[in-house]
Amino acid sequence: MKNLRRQIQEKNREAMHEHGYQGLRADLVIKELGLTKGAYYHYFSGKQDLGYSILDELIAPRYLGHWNVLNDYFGHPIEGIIERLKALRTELKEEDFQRGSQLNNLIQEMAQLDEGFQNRLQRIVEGIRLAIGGAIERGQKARLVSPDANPDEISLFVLSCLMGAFSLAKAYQSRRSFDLAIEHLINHLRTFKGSG
Amino acid sequence: MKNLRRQIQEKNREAMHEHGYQGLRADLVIKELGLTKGAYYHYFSGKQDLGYSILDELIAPRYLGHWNVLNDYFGHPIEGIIERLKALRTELKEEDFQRGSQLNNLIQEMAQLDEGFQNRLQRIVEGIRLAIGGAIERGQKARLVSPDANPDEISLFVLSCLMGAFSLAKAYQSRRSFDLAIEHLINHLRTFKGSG
DNA sequence: ATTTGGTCATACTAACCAGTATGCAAATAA
DNA sequence: TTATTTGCATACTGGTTAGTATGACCAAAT
Repeated sequence: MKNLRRQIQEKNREAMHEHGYQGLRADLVIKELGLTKGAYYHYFSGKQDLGYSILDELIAPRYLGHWNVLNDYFGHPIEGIIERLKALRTELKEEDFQRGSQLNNLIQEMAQLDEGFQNRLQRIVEGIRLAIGGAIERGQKARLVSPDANPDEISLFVLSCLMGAFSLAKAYQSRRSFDLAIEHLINHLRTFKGSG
Repeated sequence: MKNLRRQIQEKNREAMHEHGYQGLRADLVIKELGLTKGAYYHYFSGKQDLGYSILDELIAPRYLGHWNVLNDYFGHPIEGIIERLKALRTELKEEDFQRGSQLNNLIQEMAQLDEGFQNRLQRIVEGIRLAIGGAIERGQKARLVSPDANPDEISLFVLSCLMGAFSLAKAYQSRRSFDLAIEHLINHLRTFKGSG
């Protein structure tokens, strides 16, 4: 089979989602692919290199891809954000909530332990905030969003609620609390509609 | 020195806050206390037992203690919740935000990996929600809080924002984003004041 | 045809780490 | 006093883990 490097990354990303980075046993994952350490150390210089590459090539594009959809959204920017939140609810299955947000998980586990992780995680967070904040700013220019709403503050708050909702869903091992928290957030977001 | 058991728990709690449960090296922590494995395995049957006891005897009381203050609060219940949020900002130092909320950290790391952890973490979360939800309910009975506010939903939302704020502060390795998110949450909470 | 470089497998190592077995001095009980 | 339990220390074990050293196969280049 081709693209072995990518296969190794994918399988290890899944294992990282399950056990965390520190709990990841890369050589064990390799075996599940029918490979040996030769392949692993051929494509990656070590566990850290593998971890960084998974963040750069798999996780960051996935998160940024989801939120950069806002840049091509033509409806009301607030509704665009709401639509992205709702998309999460339809795309994610029960088990996804039990495992939590991979971004959130890695932040909790690695941000203070490894600078390379912290830089990458912060960059993803800022990318998402830029997408959300940008939508709000465009909404203000089009007089669709209250002018005294602070795009930076709201993007921070939205992401904050979202991550917390993932945390709680994981604590309960159930998506129910996620749905409720997001519902509340959506109602809150609609209060920013109108030109004030 | 006396109370060796508690000392072992305290030092391991700190290490767990720094490296996570999986990253915790209990025997190494013991050495830093000038002890050996004899003491460790005398007081605890193993790493899991130690972890559970830290949750039960140190972490849960700390979190529940903070929020159960609401039960003895005599002012406006919403302001009571806000006061508890502000107390976090004054009590916690920059390094606390860099390490994140220990509750949040453990949820992300352990909730889906160990049922004992999950049960304990969920119980803490529910305890906090009970304290917040109870305050709101009392506020409604005293006609100080809008009657169509759902105590269960709001307690969920508050905790959600709070945990997310910790996550983001950890991602940025800075308390600034925490302060901003909590500020926004406080403003949102005040909208529930009044009997509607 | 020979060399070279890319792609892996096999086998080994050194460190680590949770846990156990044993011992022993001091406190407590009989 | 003697016996027993408590509170640790010391030394060992077995399994795991990240990483290395080496070599074989194959395709492309020379």
